[in-house]
Formats: sequence, structure tokens, C-alpha cells
Amino acid sequence: MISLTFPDGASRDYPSGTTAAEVAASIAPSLAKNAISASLDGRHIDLAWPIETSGALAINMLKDAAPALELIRHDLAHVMARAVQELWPDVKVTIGPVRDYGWFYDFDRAEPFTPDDLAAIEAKMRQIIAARDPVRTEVWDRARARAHYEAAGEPFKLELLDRIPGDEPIRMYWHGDWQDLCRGPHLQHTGQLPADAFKLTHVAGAYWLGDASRPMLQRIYGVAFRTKDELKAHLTMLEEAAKRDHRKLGREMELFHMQEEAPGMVFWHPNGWAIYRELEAYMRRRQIAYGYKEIKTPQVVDRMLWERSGHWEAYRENMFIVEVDEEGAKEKRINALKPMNCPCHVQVYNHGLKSYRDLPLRLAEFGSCHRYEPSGAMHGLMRVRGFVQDDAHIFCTEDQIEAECAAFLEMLSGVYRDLGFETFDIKLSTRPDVRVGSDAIWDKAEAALAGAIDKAGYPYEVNPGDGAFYGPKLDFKLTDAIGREWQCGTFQADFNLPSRLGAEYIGPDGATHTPVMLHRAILGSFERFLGILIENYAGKLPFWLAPRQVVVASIVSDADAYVEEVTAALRLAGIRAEADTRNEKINYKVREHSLGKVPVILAVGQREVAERTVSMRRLDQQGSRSLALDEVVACLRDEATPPDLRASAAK
RNA sequence: GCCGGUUUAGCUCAGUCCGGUAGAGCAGCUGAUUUGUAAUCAGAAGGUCGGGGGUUCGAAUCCCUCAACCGGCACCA
Repeated sequence: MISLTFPDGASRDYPSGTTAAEVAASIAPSLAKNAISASLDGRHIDLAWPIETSGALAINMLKDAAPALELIRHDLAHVMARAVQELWPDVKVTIGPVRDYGWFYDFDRAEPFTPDDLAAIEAKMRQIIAARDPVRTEVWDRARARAHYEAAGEPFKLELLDRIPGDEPIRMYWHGDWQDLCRGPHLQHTGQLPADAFKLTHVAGAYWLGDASRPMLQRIYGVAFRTKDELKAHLTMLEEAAKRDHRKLGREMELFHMQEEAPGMVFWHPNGWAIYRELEAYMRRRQIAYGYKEIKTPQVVDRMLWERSGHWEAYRENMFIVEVDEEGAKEKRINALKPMNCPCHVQVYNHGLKSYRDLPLRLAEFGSCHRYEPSGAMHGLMRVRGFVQDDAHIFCTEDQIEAECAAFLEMLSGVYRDLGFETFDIKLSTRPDVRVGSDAIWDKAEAALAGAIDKAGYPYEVNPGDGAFYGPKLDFKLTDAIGREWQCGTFQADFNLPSRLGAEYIGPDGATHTPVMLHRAILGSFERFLGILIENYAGKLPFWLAPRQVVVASIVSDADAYVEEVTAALRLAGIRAEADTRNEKINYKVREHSLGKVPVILAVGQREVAERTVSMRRLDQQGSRSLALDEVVACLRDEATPPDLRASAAK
């Protein structure tokens, strides 16, 4: 006998091997009918599986969102695979996991799927759901399963079978005549699937087992929810996300463009460059405040240095090579556009003998880097071939790592807060199997990073073995306004490069030592971070970052001279202001500048000219406010003050 | 880099299946209008149909090829 405890606290005894379906039936017929699965001690199980241990049992219904969504998405993956094989019997099935808001399933088929195929598959899936085919499961032994898939000619399933660990049961399951290998759990019958709350979204190629050396399969993605309304809400959310796409906003707000002659490189326009400069100026002030010294190093550097640093061997394929066609040169110099700044920073460090008294030495650079990214990787500002990092390298002793890490955490959290990101996640990656440096130094560095985060009071996740070969690292992921995560900040200890490039200092003992180098960035790349900012704010940047802060618009042409005067006064106060004296109605101007995300419109008509006032309208707010010219300049100047300067002025 | 899709006026898109000398809206330009907080009216103009090659009497349309972009996959020091 086993004893099962229910969510209401009651418990009952059942013979060992009783299924959750039988338990449900023993409680109420309606429960048995509407149940979708069960949870035994928090483990999600199938209603049809025999239960052999006592524990806490909950019968899951459609209202239990987490198990319901998992089952719906999971079973829809199978239903889709069945639909595809019923439509095209020669298609081979592979694997189809639940993911994000739905699932995908990879198929091996010579012909790619078309949008029309997706519609046909959806229709077939609805037929299968309408058939209310019961789900049946069996545990098979490995040999039988192998024989089955050999006979069926399903090579991918055979490979999956071989990857199932020896101690795990091989589960087969059916709905209708269609069979698949799957660990489960599953719904009772296909009729429990919501026929109107799923949608096949797109087709894409995907490598078998995620391995670029294996065949490319055809992947079909779907999304699914419990109800039609939830699906609709999801599709609406996607539309909203598309509206804040930085590539679209970049065009609409005239921030930047990219073109065929320079793929992956940004042509910044005046508006976009205004944001960039504001952000750079802000970061420069922060760095100065935290004791960094700014430097600037060359972009074109002889391959010799990259050979010494080790980058040539590892990343040469991804570097832009620069040669000069010198007539008669015996040996051509091969240069590379720098893909990163660290080797150059070590060169700066290496100039002049360093003492332990010089440490920690924090060298910062807004370093312009180029990497030849694979063509398919490029994506607007998010992934580019030419970018600028808010890069810095801290040369220090092992004992200084923790304090440097603590100071960095403080700086990073402050920057993220100022830029509108209140929360971020930290990931600590520790020593990998292949690494440089003694265990003693890894112990010390890992403890220093963990200690600094602990003392600062931040939670973090450890990724064992995920560190770089040269040292442990912290990665910082921020969350944007619509819940997406972006890895931006990084803090990496490096026990390799300083010795490789001959960095040294004289210690208090008079002997020569090798410093530790800390690579760190907060924004990552300016290009990408601006993309994130634009999407986070949907183009409506806070006033201090807004590219066009104020438009002064005339209502009648008699006000033109005064409009120019107001504009000039605002510009004198350091505000990015523009005059709009075009021969258009004020409605037209308000609409156009509102769509252009200008935060403040100052309308000026005869009344304002006479009274020397302006009528101020805020973006997305109805109505306007009349203010005296002096008053509005002072008020907007205050509002345009970057958060760091505001904070220091307040002290 | 791989799979699929896309590329037509500054922008958004129709025309491509079934080859017959390129079309709309908005923007821009010109003129009228002097306007009070999200599109005033009228007129004229604007395109080597992504590049190159081929088939054809004739190609935006069919074929080949290159490129860029979009969605994924792989990659991301």
C-alpha cells in the first residue's frame, strides 16, 4: 500500500501501482474526466503511470497554468508531428521540445515547408484534436524500440534512443495509430488540446542536435495557450514588441542607417549621434568618478601583436585584415583592425616600470573595434561588425581583486539605475577543465568575486566550469521594459594575458611580479546598448537622452521671429531645441513631432508673442501649460541635467 | 557560414503565378491658406523595379549568379 496526501491535507491509502487517473476517479468522476496530469512531490507525472511510492499528490486541471501549458505545448508538438507525417508520410521525425510560448519540432524533409503547408498542417492538427484520440503509453525495452525504429526507417529516432541513459525507461506513446518515443507526461486524449489557442508561426532551418556539422532539418515553430484570448494577447504583445524594434524606430526617428557597402557598420545621423554622445559623456564622467584613466589606442595593429596575445591563432578568421600595397616592399606588413582593446592596453601599461604603488591601475578606453561577424549573425545595432566598447582593464594584485570587484558592482548598478534598468541578474562562471593558473590563484579569484557580490548583497547564480580558460568571470544581465534579458556587463579576471604580453610590476619585496588583469565593461558596446535603450523606452527616451528634446512650433507666421528667439534661448541653455516655422497647422506639427517622439513641444501663437510665454505640451499628454519664457528655460535646463550631475549637485 | 523568405519612388506597399513599354498612399516640391495642440486644400514632379548574366521579338515578371536585408540555426574572444 502507498499513502497519498492531497493538496487539502487529506490523505488516503491506495494499492501500490495505482495510477493518478484511478486516484482521481476515486475522488470524483468529474475530476477524473477533467484531469490533465498529476504532480507527485512536485514531479510532473502522467495520469496513466502507476504510482509506487507514497507522497504528496495533486491532480492537475486546465486551470493549473504551469502544468497545463507544458502539456498543451508538448502534446501539440506530437500532434503536429503526426499531422506532418499523415500529410507527407516520407518525412522523418526527430525531436520537438516545449520552448518559450510554444514548441518546435524538427523534421527531415527534402522540400522545405511553405506558409501554405503550415495552414494545411494546422487544419490537420484540428482534425486530430477533434478526433479526441486517447493517449496510450507503454514502457518498452531498448531492443524492441531499436527494432521498431529500424523497421520504420527513422534514423533520428534511433539516435535519440541511443542517447537515453541506460537506467531510464523507454516510453512509447500513441494517439490514434501514430506512435512516438517520448518521456511524457501527456494529456488523456487529444481532445483536451485547445483547437483555437495555438498557431504555427514560422519555419526555419536548424541543425540536427544543434551541431553545425550535422544535417540541417526543417523546424516548425508554434505558440500555444490555454485559451483563445491568451493566444490573442500573446500575438498582440508580439505586435507591440515589433513597434519598438530599434531598426524601425531608427528609421522613423532618423537616428542611423546601414547600407550594403558597409554591412554591420552604423552610419549615425545627427539624432542618433546626439544620444550616443550624451551616453558617452555620461560614461566618461562615471569612469572619472571611479578612478579610471582614459586612454586611446590604435585601431590598425600589426599581426605580430595579435600573434603574441594569442588572438591571431584563435580568431584570425573573424578579424578584418589590413594591408598596404607598398611598391617593392620585400615583406608586406599584415595588420588587423583591432577586435578588442586588451592587448593595446597592456602596451600602455608596459610603458615605464610599474611599482606595486601604481596598482590598481585602471585604464579605460571607448575602444573602436571591428570583428568580422558571420553574415547571418548581424542584427541591426544589436550585432554589428564595427562597434565601440566602454572597455577598461584594471591591473592589480590578486589581493586587490575583491575590492575592485566591489567598486565595479557599485558603479555598474548605479549606471543601470540611471539608465532606467532597476534589476539585473549576475552569473558567476568558475574554473573550466582546461585552464591556466594555479588552483590557489583560482581559489582566490573565485572567492574574491563571490565575496564582493555577497557583501554588496546581490543574489547570483553559479555556472560551474563556464569561466574563460584565463580566469573566472561575472556576467550581468539586465531586464528591459517588456521582460527581455540582455547580457551587457562583464567582469573577468585574467591570469594569462599579462604574462603572455610581459606585464610586470616591482613588488614591495623588490622582486618582479605579474599583475592580474581585470577586463570589464558595463554597457558592452555602445551600438548594442543604444539599441537596447531605444527598445526599452520604445523610442521615448528620458529627456536628458532624447535626441530632439524640444521643438518650438509657430502657430501663425507672425510668431516666427519669437520662435527663433525661444529656440536660441533654449540652445544657449544647452538644450537640443529646434524651430518649426513651416507653413502648417499646429495640429499637423504636434502630430508629426509626437510621432517623432519629441518629449516637449512649445507652441507659440500671437498670445505667446504678446505675453512672452510659451505653451508647453508633453509627449503623450493631453493639454498644454502656459509658462513664461525664463521659467521654461530654467525648468527644461533642470530636466535635461543627466542623473549623475543631478545627484552630485544635490550633495 | 547554413536553411527559408524578401529586395519595385525618401517611407509603407500593389503589380510577379498566367512576360507586352511601372501604380497607390504618405513624405518631398510649387502654389493657395495664417491656422490654438495628433494629418488644410490644390497642382506638378518623382523609379537603371538590389547588382550582373541568360532565355525571348519583348523581362519588374522566367532561368542562373552575386549582394544586402528579414526569420531561425550555428557563432559571439
